Amino acid sequence: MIKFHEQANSRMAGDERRQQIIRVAMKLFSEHGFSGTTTRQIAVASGVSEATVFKYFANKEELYADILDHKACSHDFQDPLSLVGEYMEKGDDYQVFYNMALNALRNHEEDTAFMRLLMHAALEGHELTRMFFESFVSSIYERIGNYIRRRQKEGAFRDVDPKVVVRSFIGMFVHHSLNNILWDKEQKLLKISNEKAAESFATILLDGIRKKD
Amino acid sequence: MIKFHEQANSRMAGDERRQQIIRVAMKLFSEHGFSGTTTRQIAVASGVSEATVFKYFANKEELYADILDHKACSHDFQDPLSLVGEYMEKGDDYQVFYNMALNALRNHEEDTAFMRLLMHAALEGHELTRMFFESFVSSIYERIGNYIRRRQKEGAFRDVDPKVVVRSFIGMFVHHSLNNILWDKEQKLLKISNEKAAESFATILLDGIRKKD
DNA sequence: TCAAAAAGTAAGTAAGTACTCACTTATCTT
DNA sequence: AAGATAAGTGAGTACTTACTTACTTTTTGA
Repeated sequence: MIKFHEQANSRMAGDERRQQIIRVAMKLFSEHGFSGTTTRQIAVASGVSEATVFKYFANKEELYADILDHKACSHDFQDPLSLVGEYMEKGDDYQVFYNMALNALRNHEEDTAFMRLLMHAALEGHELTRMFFESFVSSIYERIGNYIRRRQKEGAFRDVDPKVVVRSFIGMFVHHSLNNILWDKEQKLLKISNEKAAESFATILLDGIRKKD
Repeated sequence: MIKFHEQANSRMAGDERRQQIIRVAMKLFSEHGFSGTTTRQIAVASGVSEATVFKYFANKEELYADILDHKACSHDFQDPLSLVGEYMEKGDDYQVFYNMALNALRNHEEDTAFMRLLMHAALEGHELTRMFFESFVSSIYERIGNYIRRRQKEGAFRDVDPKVVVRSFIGMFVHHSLNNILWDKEQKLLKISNEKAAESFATILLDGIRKKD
């Protein structure tokens, strides 16, 4: 096991220390899960005593919840549709789906710790799962679903349940990320750039739902 | 927390008891992970003392490994391509992909405990992940990959990297299962039968990779 | 400058933890 | 019926866990 010290052993302002403990704990929880991480490990890795950890957080559960809240509410994890609005207006299907996938893949790659945290939380049945889902995922289903519905009315896409289309597409890139993060870290099965992956996924999906002439 | 007793408190044959403990522990590990499950819980749920658990398994780690081995090597978890061979020979693309997805979706639904165990093992970095991947997943990539390559040569599919196609398709149904098991158990976002899901996924994928005339 | 507020901790506690040992009880064989 | 064998356990051990208390050290602001 690798010990992980952030420097700055000197006295810190309360807020700073709090944030530092959160950062450290986040890393440890994402690696070992809730019950797999001890308050002792968190203290040591933060360079303080356990007593100090409990000065800032009433108990382990609260620390965990604070991390999840902090993460779920922060804008670290970007809305994958933020860069896609203009393409949706124009009806540029490829750019919509390509950028959605690329954006997501990049986020996942950058923030694997959060991905792992989400998985741990889901397995442990933590409330964050619901929060994250309701505030984040369902909004994507809605907005992309609406886009697909519109394009169907315009005669561009054939008549499939938009929700199934969204699930199919999200499945492609989320599963790809999970492969890279969890199951096939060395990418033995498939090594491919995010750009190429996004391109392939978008192309397959679009050809899969477009009307033929 | 729900207590879970298998009946039969009476004395059992050694093999039987061993199997029973494995079953019980499997359920608990799949729910709470390795470090989230105590040997005490396993003993109580099995209706024996902790000492008995340790009579059958040298330590907790060995019990865990035995479960994983047992599961990974058993044929509980069916090869999703077993029912698909004849369709591959005939070149019936739809039946190949439809049955592959349907078979997988049914397995996942029946054996959510194993799915959860796999996720826990992956997050914990357990060796099972590699075993399962190398013996199970990579064989699917190979066989389906070969099928796609053949159909490309026959001029039926356009020229995409077969591995990317496999990843896209597996992504669709694995992600769908993970949604149902982990993130959206009440299926608020998308409630759909396995048959309908398999049909949609297969159709989208195939139209996505078929050559247009 | 100096007291009050804030940061930090050594040294605990009580309840768990994985795991062991010496022992009892049931079943099987002859 | 009786000894051998196998199933099972009560009561521990040594250690870890989350969390507390009473205390010290540093910083701050009037």
